[in-house]
Amino acid sequence: MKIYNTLSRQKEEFIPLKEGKVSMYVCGPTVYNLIHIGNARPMIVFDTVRRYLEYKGYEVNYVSNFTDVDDKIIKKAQEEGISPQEVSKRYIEECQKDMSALHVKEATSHPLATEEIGGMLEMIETLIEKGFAYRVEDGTVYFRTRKFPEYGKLSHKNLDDLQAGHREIQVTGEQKEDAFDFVLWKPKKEGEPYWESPWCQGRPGWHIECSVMARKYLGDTIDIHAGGEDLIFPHHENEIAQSEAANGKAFAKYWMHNGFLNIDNKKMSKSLGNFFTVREISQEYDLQVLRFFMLSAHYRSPLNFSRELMDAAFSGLERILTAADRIRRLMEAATEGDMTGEESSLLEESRRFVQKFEEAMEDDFNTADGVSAVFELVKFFNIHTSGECTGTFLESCYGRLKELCDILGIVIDKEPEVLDQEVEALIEERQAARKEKNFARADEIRDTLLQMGIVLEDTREGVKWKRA
RNA sequence: GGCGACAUAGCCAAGUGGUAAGGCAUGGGUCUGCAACACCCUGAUCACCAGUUCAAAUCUGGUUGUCGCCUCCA
Repeated sequence: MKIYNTLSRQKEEFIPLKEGKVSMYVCGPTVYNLIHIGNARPMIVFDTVRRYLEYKGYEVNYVSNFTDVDDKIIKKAQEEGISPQEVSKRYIEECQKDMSALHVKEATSHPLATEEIGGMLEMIETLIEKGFAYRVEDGTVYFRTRKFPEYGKLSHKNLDDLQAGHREIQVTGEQKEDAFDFVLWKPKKEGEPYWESPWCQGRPGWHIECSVMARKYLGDTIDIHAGGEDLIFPHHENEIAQSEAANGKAFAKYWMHNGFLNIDNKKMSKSLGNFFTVREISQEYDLQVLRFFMLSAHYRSPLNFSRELMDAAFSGLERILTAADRIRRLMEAATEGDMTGEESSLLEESRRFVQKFEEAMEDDFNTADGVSAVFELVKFFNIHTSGECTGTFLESCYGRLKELCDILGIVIDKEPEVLDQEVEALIEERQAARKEKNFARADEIRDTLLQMGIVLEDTREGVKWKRA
């Protein structure tokens, strides 16, 4: 299995630190609002990575945090006249609802920054002792960036270039020793939440939380650290500096970063007014469509979002779900007994699509190719399954399709739904009308049902219905 | 200014040396009372120029264009 490592800028063979186990840390959202569809991309992408690793038999320890102390949260709290904790609690709950609708598996641990302050104080203390950090007069503690010689190894920048190139970078932090030093701990302002520390009453800087949580839940060195590509610099660069300076060990073996989600080929931002929350999208589409849409491109490519593309994704997903539904119905009416020789060779033949799927995923999680393998499998089953097939064969087909869809986080099972008696009666009446070739009445009933949100389809195997 | 990515059919998107997967949409057909589903058929020489090679979308150089990071940000 190959993974593109941002650190080396190339695909590397994946070798876990401990055989059969994978430790993975994915930077989670700051919970000051509903998550937007850009937030959803890393969640979906890395959840899929996790699912594939689990499919391959790895035991995955998946940690993803919630940043629940931050300027934006404090601002929101002040606007609403409530406490920051109320803000973060509310949006963590809302975020979890969205994630669940996106079929993102729950993390093994999803720590909160505010519950890890002790660990942060400890790490900052260590950094100060080792000379990697210093306190200035107002109580702020900074990381001494130039003391860490490898600074820039992830983002492939060097400090002198940065300094020469960027004109505004030096504006902040008058008390810093160097423009690139970043905050580990900062003093509270009036009315802000704070914690006691040896340096001042205050709160942690943004970067330190991830270093601390990753170490606590996964150890000094982890297999995979992931997040959006915008986090490469400075966030992940700073994490590396903190963790490696404090622990004296490599922080993460593989760094994975997803590309951005754009709207009309432009970065999504509030100022451009092209900003969508996941919740908004959920009012128009099953969020599984959003997931499927995102997996139709490679995770490192930028991905454009639009209504047209969502509609296309919807149609494509329908094709898969329709095929699954069909096999399920065939299963209900199928004959008992062992599968025939012909069936078992068909099943054998279908393995090549599973193989194509796996090869795609092994190559840096090429879900776009993986999805195409699923489509090919769907076509194969559409052609080769019928009412003549044995139940054993159909079940195997269904299982094969389900297994691949599960890796993508696409749910093809449908909970059996019972129609109310009125609808049931109408369907029967329509069937009777059709038998008598009273098609006017049959169509009338179909229209009536459509208005009730029930779509009918007459298939070779009988009448099928689904919710509109 | 520094660093980086990308450019494949109407749209989305794989493919990194051997003559272009898959999906959506379009058009034609089979099936069907009709519709829907499904199936069959239908389309690109890969931004442009030059080069390397028996052979390039795939390597090299250049041109043009788009985008991202360098500032809170998935």
